[in-house]
Amino acid sequence: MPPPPPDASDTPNRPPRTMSREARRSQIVEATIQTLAARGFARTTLTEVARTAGLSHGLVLFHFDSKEGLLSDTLSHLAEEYSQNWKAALDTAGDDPAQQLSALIEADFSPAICTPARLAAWCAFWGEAQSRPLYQESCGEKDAAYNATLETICARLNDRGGYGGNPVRMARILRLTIEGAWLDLMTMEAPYSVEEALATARTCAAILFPRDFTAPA
Amino acid sequence: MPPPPPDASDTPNRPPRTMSREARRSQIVEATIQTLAARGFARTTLTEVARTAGLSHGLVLFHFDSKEGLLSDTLSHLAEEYSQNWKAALDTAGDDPAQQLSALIEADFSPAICTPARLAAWCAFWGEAQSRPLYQESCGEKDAAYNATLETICARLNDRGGYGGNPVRMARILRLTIEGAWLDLMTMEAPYSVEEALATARTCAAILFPRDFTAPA
Amino acid sequence: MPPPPPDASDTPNRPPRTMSREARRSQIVEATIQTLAARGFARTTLTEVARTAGLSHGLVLFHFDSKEGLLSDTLSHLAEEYSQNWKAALDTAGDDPAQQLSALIEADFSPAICTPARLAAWCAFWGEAQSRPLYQESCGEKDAAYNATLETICARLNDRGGYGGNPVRMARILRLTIEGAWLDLMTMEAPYSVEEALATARTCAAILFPRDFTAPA
Amino acid sequence: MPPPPPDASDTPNRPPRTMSREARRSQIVEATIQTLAARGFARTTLTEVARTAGLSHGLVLFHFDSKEGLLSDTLSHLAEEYSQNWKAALDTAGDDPAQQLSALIEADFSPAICTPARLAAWCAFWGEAQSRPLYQESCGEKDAAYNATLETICARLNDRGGYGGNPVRMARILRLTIEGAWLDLMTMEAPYSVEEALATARTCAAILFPRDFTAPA
DNA sequence: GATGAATGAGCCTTCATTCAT
DNA sequence: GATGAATGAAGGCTCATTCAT
Repeated sequence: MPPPPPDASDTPNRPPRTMSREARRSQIVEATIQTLAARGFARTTLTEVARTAGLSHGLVLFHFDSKEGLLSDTLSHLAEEYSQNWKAALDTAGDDPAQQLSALIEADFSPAICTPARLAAWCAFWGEAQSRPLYQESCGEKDAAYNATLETICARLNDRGGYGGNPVRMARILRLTIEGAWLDLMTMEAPYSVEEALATARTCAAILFPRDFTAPA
Repeated sequence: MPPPPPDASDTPNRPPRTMSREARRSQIVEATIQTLAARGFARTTLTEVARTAGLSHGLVLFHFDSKEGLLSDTLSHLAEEYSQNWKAALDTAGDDPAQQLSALIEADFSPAICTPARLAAWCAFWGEAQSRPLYQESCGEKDAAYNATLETICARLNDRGGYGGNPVRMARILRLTIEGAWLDLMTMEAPYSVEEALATARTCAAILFPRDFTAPA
Repeated sequence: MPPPPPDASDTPNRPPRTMSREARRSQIVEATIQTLAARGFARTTLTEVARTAGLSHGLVLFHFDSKEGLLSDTLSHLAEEYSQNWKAALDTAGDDPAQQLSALIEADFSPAICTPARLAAWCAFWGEAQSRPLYQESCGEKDAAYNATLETICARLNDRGGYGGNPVRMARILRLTIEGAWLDLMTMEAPYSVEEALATARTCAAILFPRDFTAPA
Repeated sequence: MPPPPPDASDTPNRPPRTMSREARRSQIVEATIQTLAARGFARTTLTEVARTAGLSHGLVLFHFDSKEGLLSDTLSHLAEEYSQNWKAALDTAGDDPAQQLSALIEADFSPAICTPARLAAWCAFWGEAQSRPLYQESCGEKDAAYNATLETICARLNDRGGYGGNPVRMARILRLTIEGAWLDLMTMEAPYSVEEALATARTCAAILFPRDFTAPA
């Protein structure tokens, strides 16, 4: 299930007995995400991570020194992945703020990011007070950059479209709708589809900026 | 730690040695909320709950047969409290859907509900919701009732105000904005105030139903 | 299931709220026997004894001071009951050693003594090393008296019948066959009946003293 | 308590830090037998087993997944040891039923089997047999095989020697005398010697089959 | 007498971490 | 690099015992 590590140039089917340092770490981080998703934060153990990765118990700590280090690196990995995803989407959107916002929304629900396992892993980190300083360390800066980008886009749309709202609150409502839809997908008993989540986010954009967006059917 | 001598006149600000069953249970549930808030789900232990309540850990298990039972009852308590709060607000709002929505929003940020400890406790449960049936058991039904109420209000506002949106998505955007603001208050490094959270929710209402609500300054 | 306490002169159906000291103690001892039988020594708890007796937790310790005291008294009760049973049987047997032996054997399998619950309780005490000093205290003397009686009977039968065996070993074989049959009834997966156990003991007597006893069919 | 420095030349009479899986398991099972003997079933704790083995309690559960598993394996070990002992004795006895019976009796009191610790451990398991399926699972089949062997021998002796008894009861009397003697060695205040126990069993054989056995002095 | 709340010692078990191989 | 035995701290839970009512 986990994708092959980025720089693995070995047998594609089975992890070789010795892998490059980075490849092993990626493999273990991926196993950690799977485990967080399957068992939650509280019941994620190193033994389970190792079993999921198909590795021995001791090897995980050989690469990550401590459980806290592993979780921290896993969170950083998720944050980096998320960050690269929306930045890449932004790059392809050109200079038009409407197209930029559209690209951002779509990126947040893209199949690379909006995986059940990744959603669940994010949820696990959010819920755990213990991980809050850890979260700020790994994600604070990146979250701030995302917010700033979103607020800039909203401000530019306001300027251009003559909307009168507070761009900070407009950006916040957009972000909360997107994040909240993620949470819904995790916590509801019979959650709606990713497509419906995306449609909800687009509806939110259409309500905020009616001259630039249209609510989907 | 030994109990005071039998003829000691009880200091009033110290819990008596024996309390009624329900009073003790409430006390312990409250201590559980505090502990969840302070240490998160994963590091919430019976010993810590007992210490917070100023009781022996044995007594916690005397009143709640297991840790799982304690957490389940705590979540039910939170859910019940939340439910009663918005229903009471709704009752005082009369039949006008705009006033009803206003009351619902206000209720969700009222001082009785929107406590740091309670927010954090909810967060802790959300984070584990994926891997444990606990959350759905205690909250699934109540969450559905809240959603249904919100959707009905949105539909009535649509009918009355001539708004064209999908009431399900409008209700969802409102709910996610409210819930998300709660999450922000927990996870941000320097979160905005509860007043700003409330203003954001009201802004959301104003954007959805501009003829019935005005965005706060 | 437990027989009414010996000196209870109250309502026969339900134990009254206050009973005489001895009646309460008997009731609790009987509940202890039932519990030992149902759950074994290791899992016999005061709570379970109290529940079996239909009494509150604390009352058991009010009457017996400690768990050890309760178990000790229970064992003494069993020993006394056993002792009185075979002595009474012996009294009715007259002076003939063959009839005495016959009476002893029959007494050990009589319905008053050879109850499933009582067998299981004896087994529980035998198996528990912890209870060995306790066992000696309660039963050592009585066991010795039983042995002495049995040896005397065997010696008299030898004298009278011209058997050549060692009376100590003959008595021992008889006793072990009886005791062992009890153990069989407890530990075998599909044990034989009490009648077969009795027949086995009589067969043993017939082999030891062929001129005085005949093996049953 | 910290392990000796890495370059310390290992004292030979101290168990090495790492042993083969099977060797460790055997060591722990042996410690369990000692502990059962010393403290009985109810007070046998993993901590005590570990202390007896000179190991950490965590290691016991590393090799046996639970206390129940440890006890079950210990009982199986005892049963297997016992079974192999009498079967080996039987193999060396040739085809003569008298010599076979003699070998069986002797085997049951051989120094390898009739150890104080082993007797006490058996006792502990018997005492709990009632309330746990543990015993039947581990020993039911092996006990049945022993019984069948003994009954066959008795039947062959009857055929050959013209004895008229019921071979099932004769085998039972023999077995109960042997087992009962074991119990005596455990429960009596001043028990007789193993030699006297063996003599008693032989006396029993001599009484059952007087033409093939002679009672010892 | 009787009840049941309350305590705390001690149990089994989990699990992060260390370390010899 | 990699494995897995070994350790020990800490957690949930049971239960004998105490004690206020």
